[in-house]
Amino acid sequence: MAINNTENINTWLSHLHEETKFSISVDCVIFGYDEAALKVLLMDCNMPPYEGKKSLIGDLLQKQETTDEAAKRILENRTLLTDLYLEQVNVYSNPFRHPLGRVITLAYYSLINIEDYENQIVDAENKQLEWKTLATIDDLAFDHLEIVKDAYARLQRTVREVPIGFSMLPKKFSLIQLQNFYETVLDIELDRRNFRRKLMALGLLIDLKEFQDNVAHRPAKLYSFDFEKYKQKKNIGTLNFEI
Amino acid sequence: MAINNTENINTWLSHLHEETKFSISVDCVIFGYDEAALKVLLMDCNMPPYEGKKSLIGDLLQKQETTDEAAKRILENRTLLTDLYLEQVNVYSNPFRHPLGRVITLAYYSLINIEDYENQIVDAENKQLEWKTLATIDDLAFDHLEIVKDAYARLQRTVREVPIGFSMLPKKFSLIQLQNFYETVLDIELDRRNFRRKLMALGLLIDLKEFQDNVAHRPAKLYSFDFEKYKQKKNIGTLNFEI
DNA sequence: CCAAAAGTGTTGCCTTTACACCCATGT
DNA sequence: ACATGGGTGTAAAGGCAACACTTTTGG
Repeated sequence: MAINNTENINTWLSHLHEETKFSISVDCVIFGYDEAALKVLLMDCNMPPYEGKKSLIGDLLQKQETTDEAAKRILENRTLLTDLYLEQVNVYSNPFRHPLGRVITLAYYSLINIEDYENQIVDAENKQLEWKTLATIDDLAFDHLEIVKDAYARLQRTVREVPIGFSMLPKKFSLIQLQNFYETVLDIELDRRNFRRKLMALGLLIDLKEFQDNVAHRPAKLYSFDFEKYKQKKNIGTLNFEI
Repeated sequence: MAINNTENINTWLSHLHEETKFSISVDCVIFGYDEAALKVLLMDCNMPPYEGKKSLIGDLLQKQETTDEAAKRILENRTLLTDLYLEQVNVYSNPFRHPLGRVITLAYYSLINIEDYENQIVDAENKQLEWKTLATIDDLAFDHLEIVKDAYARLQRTVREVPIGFSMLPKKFSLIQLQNFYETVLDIELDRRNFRRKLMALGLLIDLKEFQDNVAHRPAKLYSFDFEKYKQKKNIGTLNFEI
């Protein structure tokens, strides 16, 4: 057996062949959280053989854009929100994954605040889109169920190490809301006192000196996350954000 | 501003356009470890304007293969080794990243045992390939330096959580070799006694009752990693592999 | 017997866990 | 006054970090 030293994309190839060009799509797993559950924004698929199923929100990569730009474009078109958190998940390249022919997809996941979304979206024609509770998603068009599972696994890993969860929470939140959020996303139970101690010890929550209003119980203190301080600490290397 | 409900890859699109097809390459960051340093297998690039620089090992995605298959093919062609550890890193899609035109690349990283590689490769024509110590890599063709950095970051994260490091070590190793490996890859110092205690407590090392030979000091005990037991423990959920 | 690297235990500290009662508000 | 959920402290256990001397081999 010999080493293959024939033409190669990184060394000698003189031109690109049309036969080895592929359609590329970018699919976004858009996560939202609404006090009760972790949800994913899905749309109706009417492409045979997947009529009636839900699919992720995606589009073909266009000629002069990067995949990050494509993901941003898709998100902005569909949610009317900008500056969303965005992270690559994986490439899915089974040759038969798409009925129209070979379409290789790159999945991203994104986190949005459902409230912001609802505010933006209320007037727009948007019947196609629906928030579906992650736990109830068991069938999607294409290979999108696999993509959602992979994206969720990535989210679970990342949310413990990086304060991305705050993108899904209201700007002002109580510690109990925050705890519920982590319990839901990580699918674990947390001790209230221990959770509070840990979060306060991080020193990254701003005490807003505000309280809940019109609740039939002792109103909770509201906090916001100190992104500035987080950046500073991260740069100095003093930080261990770890839920 | 309205929601864009025009044709979409996941819902209504009727056919794929030639103008939005792209060449896709798969580039492999092949890591090896040889008792002294973490290295990457690189090849010479002679494509203008990168003549004289080193590049990753990659190739164009072919018509009927998945990206995983492409990565395997590339690795097997170049290293003559099969069953290598392989993990996706990221997609790089800057429209101007490749001088031949638009080539979108998907990077993988792979871990190989340099000894096995040397054994396979010794007779073959292989002047193009070279192991380069990671720490000395500061300039590569294309955007390959960025790719190597991203791959290394992924490796550092994964090697602490999953026992992938053993792919880079000899089948029989001493605890000190193992410690040196982690110190090198993670770029940290570890206490010898604490490291040993931790590893032994995992219960995943097989004591081979063998010793180093012909060393001018007390010979070290040799171990191998118990992959079977690891799988079992992982399936039962009893495991916390965490260096 | 010397050099060189392997091997081994103990202690203090910090982090994590477990756990139960009082507080503020609306009705 | 009661129902509801918010807020608080302490003790025990376990994990982690720091640290120095003895052992085995070849030369």
